[in-house]
Amino acid sequence: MTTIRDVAKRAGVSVATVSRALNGKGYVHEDTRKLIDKTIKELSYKPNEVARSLYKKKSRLIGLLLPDIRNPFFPELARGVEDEMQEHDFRLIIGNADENPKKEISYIETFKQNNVTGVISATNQTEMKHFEDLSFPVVFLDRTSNHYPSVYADGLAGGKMAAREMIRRGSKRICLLRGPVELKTAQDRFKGAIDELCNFNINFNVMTTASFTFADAEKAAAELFEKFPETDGVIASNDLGAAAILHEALKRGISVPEELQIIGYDDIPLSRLLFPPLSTIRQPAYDMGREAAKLLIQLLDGEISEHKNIQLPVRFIERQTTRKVENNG
Amino acid sequence: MTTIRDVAKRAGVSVATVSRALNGKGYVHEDTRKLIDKTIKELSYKPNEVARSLYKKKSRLIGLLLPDIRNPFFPELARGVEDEMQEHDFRLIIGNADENPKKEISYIETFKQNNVTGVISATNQTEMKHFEDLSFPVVFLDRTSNHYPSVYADGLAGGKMAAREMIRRGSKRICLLRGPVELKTAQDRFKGAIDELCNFNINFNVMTTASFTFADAEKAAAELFEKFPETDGVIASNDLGAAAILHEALKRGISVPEELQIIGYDDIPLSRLLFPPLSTIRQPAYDMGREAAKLLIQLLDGEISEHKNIQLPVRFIERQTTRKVENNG
DNA sequence: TTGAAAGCGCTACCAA
DNA sequence: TTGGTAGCGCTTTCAA
Repeated sequence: MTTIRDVAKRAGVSVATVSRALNGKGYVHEDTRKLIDKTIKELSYKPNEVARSLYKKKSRLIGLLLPDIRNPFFPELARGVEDEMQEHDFRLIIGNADENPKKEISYIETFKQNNVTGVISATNQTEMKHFEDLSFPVVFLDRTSNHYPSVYADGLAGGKMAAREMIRRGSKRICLLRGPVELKTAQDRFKGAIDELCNFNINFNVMTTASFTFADAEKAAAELFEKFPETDGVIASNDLGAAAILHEALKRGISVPEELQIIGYDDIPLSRLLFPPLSTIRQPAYDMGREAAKLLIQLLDGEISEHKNIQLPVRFIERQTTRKVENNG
Repeated sequence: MTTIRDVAKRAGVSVATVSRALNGKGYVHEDTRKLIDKTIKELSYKPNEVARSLYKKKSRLIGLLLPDIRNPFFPELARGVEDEMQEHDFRLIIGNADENPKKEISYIETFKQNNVTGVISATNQTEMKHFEDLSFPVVFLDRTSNHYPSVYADGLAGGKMAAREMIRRGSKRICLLRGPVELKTAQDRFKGAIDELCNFNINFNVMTTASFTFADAEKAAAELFEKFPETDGVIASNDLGAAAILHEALKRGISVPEELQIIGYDDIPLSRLLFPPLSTIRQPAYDMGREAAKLLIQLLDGEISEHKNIQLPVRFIERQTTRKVENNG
């Protein structure tokens, strides 16, 4: 292993000078700098980040906390965060909390112990107190917050949008899939849809799903058709749920979108691979990830003092689980 | 921030003693140990992993290199690794190489610089030389290797199995989706299928997909039906590809499985949500992840000296993109 | 059974 | 413009 001392010795200078050259701060004579650069190349020296981190109490590591890596929405988010961070020379420790507060807390501990420079959290289970008194900034992603900077999509508008498109396309007996009650984002879109449905005096039923996992989605889908067989439109809480509904409908010989319209939420990559391809409310997951990363970096650079919340717009992606309408207004 | 010195001072002992108590090595009087434990609790002291890592040149961090976090197969793998590692008190740095050798190398660098204890790599793009001369053990996952320990599923058998089931169910004009040529695992299953097809003297065509991404899968699907419209059976290189084929077939009004049978590969969670649910060759992704983690831990504990390769079995999951057969033999 | 002290590789202060 | 050195928090000799 090559250390800064090896470089110093070989270049015939002190470690202090090498360090200055390395970090581009403090005076270093042009010639000395060149010599040092050359030596570093020859030795293919790479500074030890652990030693740096010990001294500075900051690493080039960012913690990313995800609620469930198996839900395709989150890898998308992660990619956005990763790409932006990469450009700023930060690396990610991804913690998969698995919707389990214990795991989540243990990851926060890991982040602390490894001197991460900042954390982005997309989890929702944990009490806020675990995020207090941290020595690094935290940005919440896919989650609103009054006390912390956050990046999220406009759930209320998304819910309204889904309801409106459903109504415009003629569904009368609508069923709403309600996501986990503890999930603020899920409840926002749910409320948005209800608002709109009420405005239009449309009847609706509600099915609550316990979680956003594949298994719960399937269960809810089967139940829905038992409980509310007259349903002619489903507004799902996410695309996984919508996929399960679509699956169940086709299995029961219900034609989509003729007899039953379905609108999903998220627009995960698989949605267009379904058949018929899923109409859905698109959340810009990748962009949300990138924005969260940008926000964190601004925080680190001290460019922002207050708690900034960034709300990104959602939009309706018309595919084929909804019927066509002539007029676009 | 509480340090070991704070604990020592408060307990009225030296840092050396606290350290010994902490690590359970060397002599510490029972009473002293109790006192120290109590003090640690009172101060809720947590050792600084960075300082430890600097001295020992080893952290509690494991690097996990993934080729594409958006392909649902890999999060599944990751979960297996994560769960096993968690139980042994290791944490994961997940690097998403994005099928890009540059990124991959940069992550390997990050792993080195952060003193990871070991690395599990599920990537395939990079020349082996980047994995040589590393100061920590590397286990390959979803990839065979002669020179490194590895965990993978039996691709040859999987390919054969897919072909056999296809033949038994009466498809005569089969088209094989061939995954990326540089991917050994993809080629194994491909070869397995061809072997079997040849044994049975069945004709087949081949479509090569450039990558395992959603976009390439869609492109290949569209092309397949243009080039080989007479196809009555598709053996896909993975479930994403199979989903794209299924989608395209239904779009063209081809009935599945009556006119066209499809067999996927992987058994990712979404496969059963498709309609009709996808028949596929299941790779035990989660278990593969766990096995790789176990293998790495054994390596770290010095329990294994040689290069051990673990091959896991695959199996046919009969769902509804294949026709029923009476006899099971 | 305990403690003093060296040192892991680096940065930053201060003096030269 | 450069170098000596203290110190980041920890572990591990070695001596007491």
